Amino acid sequence: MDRRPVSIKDVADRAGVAIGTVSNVLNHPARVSAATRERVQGAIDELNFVRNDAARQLRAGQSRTIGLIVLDVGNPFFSSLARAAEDCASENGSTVVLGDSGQDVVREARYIDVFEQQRVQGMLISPVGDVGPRVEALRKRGMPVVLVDRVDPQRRCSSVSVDDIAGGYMAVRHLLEAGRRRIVFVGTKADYRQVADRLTGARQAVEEYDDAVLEVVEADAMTVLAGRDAGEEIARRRGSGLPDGIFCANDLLAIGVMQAVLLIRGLRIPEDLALIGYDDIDFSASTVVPLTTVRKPTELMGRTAVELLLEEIEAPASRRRQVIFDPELVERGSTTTSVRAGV
Amino acid sequence: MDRRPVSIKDVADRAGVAIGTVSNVLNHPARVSAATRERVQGAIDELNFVRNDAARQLRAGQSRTIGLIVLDVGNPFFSSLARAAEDCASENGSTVVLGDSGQDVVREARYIDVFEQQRVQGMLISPVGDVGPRVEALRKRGMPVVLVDRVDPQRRCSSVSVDDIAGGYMAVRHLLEAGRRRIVFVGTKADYRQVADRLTGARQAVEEYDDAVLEVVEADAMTVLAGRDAGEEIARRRGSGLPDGIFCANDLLAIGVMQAVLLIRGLRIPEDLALIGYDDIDFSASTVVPLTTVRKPTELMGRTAVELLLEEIEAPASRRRQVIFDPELVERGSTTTSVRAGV
DNA sequence: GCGTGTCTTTGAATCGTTTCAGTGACACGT
DNA sequence: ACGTGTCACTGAAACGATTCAAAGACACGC
Repeated sequence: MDRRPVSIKDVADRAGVAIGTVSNVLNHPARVSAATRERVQGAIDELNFVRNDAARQLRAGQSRTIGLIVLDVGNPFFSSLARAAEDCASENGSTVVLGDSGQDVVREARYIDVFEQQRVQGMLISPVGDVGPRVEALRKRGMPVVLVDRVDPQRRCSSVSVDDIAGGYMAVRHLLEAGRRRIVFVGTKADYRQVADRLTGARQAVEEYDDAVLEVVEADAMTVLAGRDAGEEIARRRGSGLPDGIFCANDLLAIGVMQAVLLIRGLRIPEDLALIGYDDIDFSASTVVPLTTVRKPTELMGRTAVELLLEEIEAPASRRRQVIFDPELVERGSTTTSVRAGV
Repeated sequence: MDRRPVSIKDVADRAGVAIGTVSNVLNHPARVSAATRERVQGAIDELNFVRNDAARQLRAGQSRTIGLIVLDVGNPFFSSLARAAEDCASENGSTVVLGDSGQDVVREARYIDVFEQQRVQGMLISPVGDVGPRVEALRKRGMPVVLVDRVDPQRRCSSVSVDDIAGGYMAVRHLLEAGRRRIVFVGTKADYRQVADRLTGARQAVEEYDDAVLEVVEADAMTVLAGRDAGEEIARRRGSGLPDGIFCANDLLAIGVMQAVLLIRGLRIPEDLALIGYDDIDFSASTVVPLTTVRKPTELMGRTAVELLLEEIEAPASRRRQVIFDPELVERGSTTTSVRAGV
């Protein structure tokens, strides 16, 4: 019904005080006497006053908002990272607004522009492709930026990321400790750095055991279907050609491999063949044999990203930090018969 | 390096014009001569001027931003709806900012407050629990609101939603047309309206066939595990107790049923047993036998929601509209041997 | 009665933009 | 030469909040 929104002046008139007093009630209640405070609060309630953030921000010169740009909100990694970031920000009196670039440089650029015009306190960006020029331009204008899931090669801004070499090492080490020696790594041609890192880690683990061998089976894509193709080929093997442990570069591949191995040849998992994936997607706990996998510490990454950003906002001259987390092993039934807890 | 951000005044000084002229270059380029326009543009580029959205908004009284609050960004339904909404909004010169309530009333309230303080043009809300009071308060202050995936019982605001009764009908009708007559519906006790609606639709379809029967099997939850339990019970049946078609209230249940049916008894899908789910989650195309399912027209819903909102923004007095979409059937291998296209 | 200090309240300046009435400049027709 | 119109540009008001110096009220001690 109200045609134009209620301003602080309307509240002041209603309560019979100066606008400065209303502002004090909102921002420094202690400075105002109890009687006045109540009267002003009453006027605010009666009029349904909602503070105009644009005006506040204009005057204050800074907002209480953090921009977060992710590659894909549909990806559980990013959605739970976003949630953790929101929690951490709200504990610090800020709000996170989310932009989904959908791996599209144009959309990414649009969100960066919008956030900059909105004068967000800072941005958390999981960048598409080349980070360099765009982020540098932002930094030149004094906008704090923290990279997520990617490191700035030039160390110009702080970042949080995961050590995939360590992850690959953990996965294969786990297979080896379970007594497996004929290990297969299933992954795409190492076009992604992440796949390459996981393989590197796998190699390091195998080298620690004299009697262990690692074979690489190439998949066409990082999908269930590609995993099933790879799995079928492997499942058909006889004798010593058949591995006793498989490490897949992600969970989708592992699920495909599991489907093939169980159905084509009726092998038992983990007795005949131990299987481990990577990422811990939602579905991995619900496969026929629950999938052991390696998980990024998502919540921790989200919180840390916000903390690094707030640090930089408060002390713009402080040194940039590259925080690299180790992933964690999630043991389920596909590698061990006795699992601690099935989720 | 720059300590305080560049303002329109700095640009004006640099270009040797009045600030009004700079504003015209930005907002009404046609009013400015080509020579001046270039000079101003040059100054903008040299100084890296970025427009202050707070000041613009304060003066203009309205932003170019739409707030979208979803129950769970991790849910593919919402993430693709969000993407469609963003696309539609950007075609109309607006930007969508996303808030994730995580099914939490407190977080939902916080986002509503933040968005209202930011004076967004309007909000799209997929509400947690009771819509009434909160939305009514918003509307009283003149804030346009469109509900997503839920109808306002009092028809106070526009909404986009899906007809789950029609969806349930389509699913079972599809089974019946494939010659199945002993149908089982797997779902939770009808606490969710959505589950109840799907069952209602299923009943309607069965009633059209004299020789068809519908049995309801209750699951403990809408999860893969609960589906597996239900599936095991069903798979152990002999003779006429064994259905030839199963409709699950969502895809997770269907996946669990599939796991049980294939492994426990080694039944063939779809020959012995046709199976259909609901939602078309990502994984449904990658199950051992690709899952036939029912999908909400997500993109259409996102675009329509934005259109309804823009309509209301432009004509606040216009009539509210409840748009209800029919879902669509996605045929895959779990119901028919010859599938058009396997995704 | 007067200076001092504390507590509350006031009112004006300010942030960076948009908008709009007004000022020149210049061309054109009469 | 003069009115009329068009076009490009100017300068100040306005948006709604925060902030801060200053004023007012009051009590207290001397």
